[in-house]
Amino acid sequence: MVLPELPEVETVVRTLRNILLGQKIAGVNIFRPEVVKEPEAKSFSSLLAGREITALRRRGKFILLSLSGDQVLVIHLRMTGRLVISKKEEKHPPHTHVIINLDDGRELRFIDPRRFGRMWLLPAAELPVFPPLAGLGMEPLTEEFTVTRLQEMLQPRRAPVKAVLLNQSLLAGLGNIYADEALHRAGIHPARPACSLTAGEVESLHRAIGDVLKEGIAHRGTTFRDYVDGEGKKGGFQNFLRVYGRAGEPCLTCGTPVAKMKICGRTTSYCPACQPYPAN
DNA sequence: AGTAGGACCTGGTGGC
DNA sequence: TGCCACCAGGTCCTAC
Repeated sequence: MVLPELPEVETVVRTLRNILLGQKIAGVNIFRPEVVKEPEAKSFSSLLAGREITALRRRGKFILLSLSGDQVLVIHLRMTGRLVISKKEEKHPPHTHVIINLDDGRELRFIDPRRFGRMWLLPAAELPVFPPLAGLGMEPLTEEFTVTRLQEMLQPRRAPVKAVLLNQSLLAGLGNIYADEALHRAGIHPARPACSLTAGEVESLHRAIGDVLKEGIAHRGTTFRDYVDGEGKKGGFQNFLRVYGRAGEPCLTCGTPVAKMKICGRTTSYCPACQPYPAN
């Protein structure tokens, strides 16, 4: 499985872009209507039919498919959602909730065991005020994400720095894995109040966030167990994780056993030696 | 306003 | 072996 954060969603978008650009939607089958948030399932299907896919992009952890006729299909994979291209004649795997039939005989299948994932279809003109997207914060891999902007984000908040990093309305795309990895690389204890970071630490954290995300993308994301992307390939970044999922194992930097704690309800892995909590 | 915690969900895991 | 409680976590919602 995969926990789709920015690098995983980016990988899915890049993979699907080659296949989907220029394709026409022949029809839609919805097996689990609750997956389609809006409009209601029947309108969703009829509005999609006949449209051409003209662009694919990512915003935070959202996938956006631009369609002819100025419509946009927005998809969020949440925890266990997957988008897979298959031939029509291939049997549907379990938990296939929506199928978008393409005019080349293939299908774009939305598969999601836990059924947290969602999709929306809306006019492109409404995108700027569409709440889930309009509320998103900075894109960490664009030039708007500067050390200064990170500093401005952290400085007024007493919440744990990790909680701030996970807040999508401030920074869009980090999830539990990459937040833990970035904090470890920056040598910052995840429970530190965001406002307590020194200028040097903010700079390290800024660099670490960029590095882990770029490396994640370079390795096609992080894969646990049997996840594959739209082309049936696995990600490889799980082999480079330094703390996430490694509680009790030695820190790869110093050998100290990786520790585990809960922060804002999330399991958090960190190295007590590399990421000390400074006494004050 | 900012923060905390529960709800949503199911597959995998570990304990007995 | 079989059963079951528990855990995983992104986002929304409610409560303080």
